[in-house]
Amino acid sequence: MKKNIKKFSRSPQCPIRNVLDRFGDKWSILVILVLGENGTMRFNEINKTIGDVSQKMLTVTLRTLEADGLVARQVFPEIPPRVEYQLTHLGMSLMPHIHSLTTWADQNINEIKTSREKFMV
Amino acid sequence: MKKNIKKFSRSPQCPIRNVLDRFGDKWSILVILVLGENGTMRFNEINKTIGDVSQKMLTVTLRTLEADGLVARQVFPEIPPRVEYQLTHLGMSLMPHIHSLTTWADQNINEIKTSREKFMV
DNA sequence: TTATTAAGTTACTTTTGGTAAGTCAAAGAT
DNA sequence: ATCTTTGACTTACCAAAAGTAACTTAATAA
Repeated sequence: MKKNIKKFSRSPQCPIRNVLDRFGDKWSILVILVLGENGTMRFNEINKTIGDVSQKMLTVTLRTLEADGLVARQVFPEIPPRVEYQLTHLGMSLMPHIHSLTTWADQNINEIKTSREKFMV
Repeated sequence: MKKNIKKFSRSPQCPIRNVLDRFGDKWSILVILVLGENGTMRFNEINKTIGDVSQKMLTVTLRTLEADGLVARQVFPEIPPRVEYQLTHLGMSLMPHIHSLTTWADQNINEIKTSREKFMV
């Protein structure tokens, strides 16, 4: 009796890989979370809120999220420049699921930390 | 009137960053998903199921998940060796939340793809 | 005239991940 | 009796992703 294994190979046909590959970077989920919690924000505001993201990677991450239709970018023709970011409808629809992840994180971080310490020995 | 911005700086005190930082690598979420869907699996079985993960990174990812207490590793003293992996109770408790993400992915991949194409122009 | 400001970009360095070959010990093939 | 195969890794080396710090731009303030 052979196991019927569900595959998750990278391919244009696998929606899960399509999305996980995109979020499997260092900053995407966090940027969505920050915009979801705080609403409309300017570039430097996001930067300070996260604290340890580089300007370069914040730019790249926001552009990618914009391309995916998760984040809207509005440029005001002023000097010094002003650029505002916010979640689109699609981006907001992702929030509950990210929230569900962070709630789990809150509840289970202690068990994870304990496990990490034990493992080190 | 000043906005009251929720911060998500990296620090031992922020459980969300603690967990997101760990999953912000290329393979962790996918490996959990694969084990969650298929139950107990051997190393090469996981490797084939994903398809494009390198042996090296699968080893590293599994060790990290083991250290976090999300995955259990059982070695059978045979030759050639046999090593079985499965989610722990903690790992399984994460599954519904990952599932919630992948369901969203399934439902919204078309809108994302459309958006990506438009952005390229 | 010079400094400041916000949102970037660029050149360069470091970290993370991929590739391909090597290891180990027993069982099966030649 | 030696040679190959097997599964789960390591290791040395190479490529890709992310970090760092300096530079850009144009209006306003000092």
